[in-house]
Amino acid sequence: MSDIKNPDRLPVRPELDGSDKSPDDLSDEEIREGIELLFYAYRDFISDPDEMLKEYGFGRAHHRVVHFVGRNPGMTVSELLAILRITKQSLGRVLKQLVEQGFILQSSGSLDRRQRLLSLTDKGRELEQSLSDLQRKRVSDAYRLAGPDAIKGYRKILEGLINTSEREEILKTIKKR
Amino acid sequence: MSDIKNPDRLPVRPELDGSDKSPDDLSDEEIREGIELLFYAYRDFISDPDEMLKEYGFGRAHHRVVHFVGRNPGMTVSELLAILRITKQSLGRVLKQLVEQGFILQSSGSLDRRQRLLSLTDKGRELEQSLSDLQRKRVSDAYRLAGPDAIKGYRKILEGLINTSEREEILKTIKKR
DNA sequence: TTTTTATGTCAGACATGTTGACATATAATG
DNA sequence: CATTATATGTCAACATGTCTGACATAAAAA
Repeated sequence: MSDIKNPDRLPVRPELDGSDKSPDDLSDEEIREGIELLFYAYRDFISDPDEMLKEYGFGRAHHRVVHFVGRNPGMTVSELLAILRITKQSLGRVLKQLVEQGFILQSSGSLDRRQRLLSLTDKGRELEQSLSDLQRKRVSDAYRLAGPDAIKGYRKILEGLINTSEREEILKTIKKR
Repeated sequence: MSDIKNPDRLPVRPELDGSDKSPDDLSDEEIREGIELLFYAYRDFISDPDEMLKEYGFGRAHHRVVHFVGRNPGMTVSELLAILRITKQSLGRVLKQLVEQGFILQSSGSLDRRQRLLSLTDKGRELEQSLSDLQRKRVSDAYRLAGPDAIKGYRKILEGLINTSEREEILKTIKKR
């Protein structure tokens, strides 16, 4: 145990490390607040479906799979791997469970029969719906509260946070209409 | 690997489940795009410090601890637990390492001597800085690209995503100036 | 004095991620 | 056709970060 007399108190003062620029420039403080906001928002956002998942014996990985397959019916395993950024072994485990328990359907590609095209069964669609219920409500409420202009800004910034190298491709994948 | 050939597959047709409402109402599609955007943005956002952490033998948990202690010097273990939403056993492991290796300092509270007030050492501050370097650059670039109005919208929506019960308190914690 | 609180610790379990190796079917290429 | 590359699956071992449950200590609060 390092034992040193308590240095500072709770509320804290900022570290002035010389990042404060002219009034309309971006301050380090402003950036850091944006970072923390993202942390808290995401923390609460993903907390919604967790309890429901437990009832199925599933985890967040299952939720992600069900979500993206639901959004992109007919997608290949490779595509899903690229989105999730995990190894095929990791995906394999959850995918196997979801297929065996009848939430996801695999079918051979017609052009390339090595591929396994993924889609939700009716049961899978139900699961996806109920898992995303609270999340959709949360986002919907935040959207309504903040108004259309805020929504635009929110989207713009989030888009800007995505790796530039993949941004365009991802945006194409996101937008369905 | 991220670029697969079959061009007929990727874009994918949406399921028209009759959720499109009047023009200025929030469509289910709009909500779902907001959800995916959050996923991708967060995914890339947290990917930044990962490599650097490996060099220290640390993980994301360490980063979160160093971040929040850096932002809130003198905070108690309880406060940190509430923010991270993990158990004291989970926190215990990473905190122990960070203290033993001289990144974080613990000191007894002066009012309540049961408390262990947490703060960064110089070494810890350095670590925090270099870990958040890329993240701050990422947010900074996105902010600059999108402009001041978008920043306002971004913040408004993220604030709205935080649990209402804790929103006010969290916002107080975030804002240091 | 007794109870509650803040913190720490041990032990065991589970979910999810990793590497590495290898297998199979199919497509693509020389 | 023979060879090579690709898409996928699987086995095994291991790391990390989470959890629950039990128990301990010191100090504050009642």
